[in-house]
Amino acid sequence: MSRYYQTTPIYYVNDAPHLGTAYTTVVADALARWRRIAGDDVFFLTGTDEHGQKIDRASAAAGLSPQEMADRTASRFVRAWSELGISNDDFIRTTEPRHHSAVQAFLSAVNDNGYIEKGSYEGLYCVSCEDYFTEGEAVGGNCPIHGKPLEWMSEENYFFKLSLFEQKLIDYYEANPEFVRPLTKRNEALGFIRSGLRDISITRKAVQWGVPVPWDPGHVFYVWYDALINYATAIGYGTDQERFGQWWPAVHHLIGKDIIRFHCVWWPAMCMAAGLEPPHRIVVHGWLLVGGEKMSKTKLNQIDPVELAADFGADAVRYHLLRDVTLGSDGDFSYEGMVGRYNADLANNFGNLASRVATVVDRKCGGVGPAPRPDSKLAQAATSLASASASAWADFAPQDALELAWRLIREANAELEATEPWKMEPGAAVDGILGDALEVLRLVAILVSPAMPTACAELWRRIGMRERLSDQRAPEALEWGAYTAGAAVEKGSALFPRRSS
RNA sequence: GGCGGCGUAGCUCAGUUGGUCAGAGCGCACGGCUCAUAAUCGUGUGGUCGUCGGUUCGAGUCCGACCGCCGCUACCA
Repeated sequence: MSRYYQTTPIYYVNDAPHLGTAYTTVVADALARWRRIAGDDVFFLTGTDEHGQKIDRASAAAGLSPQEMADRTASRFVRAWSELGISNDDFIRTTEPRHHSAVQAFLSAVNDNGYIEKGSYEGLYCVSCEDYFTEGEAVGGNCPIHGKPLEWMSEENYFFKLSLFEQKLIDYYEANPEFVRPLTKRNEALGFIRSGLRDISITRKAVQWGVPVPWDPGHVFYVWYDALINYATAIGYGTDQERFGQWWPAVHHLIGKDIIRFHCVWWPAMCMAAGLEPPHRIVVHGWLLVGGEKMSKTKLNQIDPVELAADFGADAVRYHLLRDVTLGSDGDFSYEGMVGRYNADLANNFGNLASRVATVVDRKCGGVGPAPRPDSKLAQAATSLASASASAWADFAPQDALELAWRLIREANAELEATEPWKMEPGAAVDGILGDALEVLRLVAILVSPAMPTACAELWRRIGMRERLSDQRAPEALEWGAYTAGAAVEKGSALFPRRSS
């Protein structure tokens, strides 16, 4: 059994979850769910990033302590993921004691290895913002927020000697072509590394809301350095090295394209500096756009995933995100697209197939599911499509995995049209046809369950499967013929009621 | 400016190393069916594969130029 450790970024608690963060989390969840089916020992982590100046200020403005503010927002994430059926094994928060311990242990190791040195950070500083800006951000030498002149300031802090890892990173990338996916993002990260790496400051003195530097308590770690280490914390870094060793480096990070540098450059270098293997794989996804634009508070185009799930059902939202966004590319969300996909794929194809099969089984087979035929016309297509779908899941291509499952659904619908069992007298011929159709539903339920766990479990129950869907293991469970005949088939209400709008 | 990517049917997109590669789904049109959630099945519509050259027996598929769009070019998470 191999181990598979799936992570999402930890979400910053300055904002409630929106459809963009939900997209990331749903994709990670589906990937993790597939790996469980594939028989891997899976650990799936998500959580929240709670330190830093922004939280410090926002909480003060709201009349709360930073911790109160973090508690409040973190609970919204927990609830949202619950509503969306996210199967995370742990939820890490960077303000937890275990994380403070891990950060201090991790960076002490980096320090002991000689990769941290004291220096001074210099840059353009806005007194009103109490923050630094790059020259690119400055507008005519003025603060882009306040419009006031920026001052050249310097601050004593600690630097991570990132520059020493330039060649090591290049070597690692070249030795592991699949390290970052898709390829274009890998090239982007590698190009950045090749252009030359500078040391980076990793502590802040002006900010107090963070993890103190163990050897110099007047400083706290810069929030990004603290945040990345969550991936190590959750599997026992610094507290349970044996457990850590079981899961590291079998980690698969799913991230958005906006945080490539932190994950694809800083983080592997940090791991090397701490004496660890770099992460096994980083999968980069694009942005979920609305009307072609990025979701943002100011554009008022943010979509609440909890509301959307309340409207369409969590499974349908998950399906749409996984099916209509090519992992790695930007996707565009629209209400019309959501409805269109729902009706076409879920109500008309999938749900209706389940419905018509159940009805004919009821009329022609006394409501008892018959056995599929080993030599069914559908067997060959089912075997190859199921196999291809499984491969797509394993290859981080949910959109392909689902498309292939739907091809199987279409095959089954077409076969029913061709044979018209509803016109036949009860008997072996009808039994065979419907046994085949039920077998297709069984296979589809497995293949689609990472995307729609609740609906697939319900279908699984309705067709009379006795074992639990969650206990199915690919590839054995995807072999043709495992439908357990003789059980009552239940029609039930529509799995996905068709929508008019 | 530098590096990288993209531009294929109305829409969303597939198209390994050049030779059934001109495709899928949706949409639309026509026909069949009526078991099913007015669902389904079949047939068809539809593209000079961004433009112009080049290499080749043969190019969405390689090379060059050009047009249009986009990403990255570091310490905001």
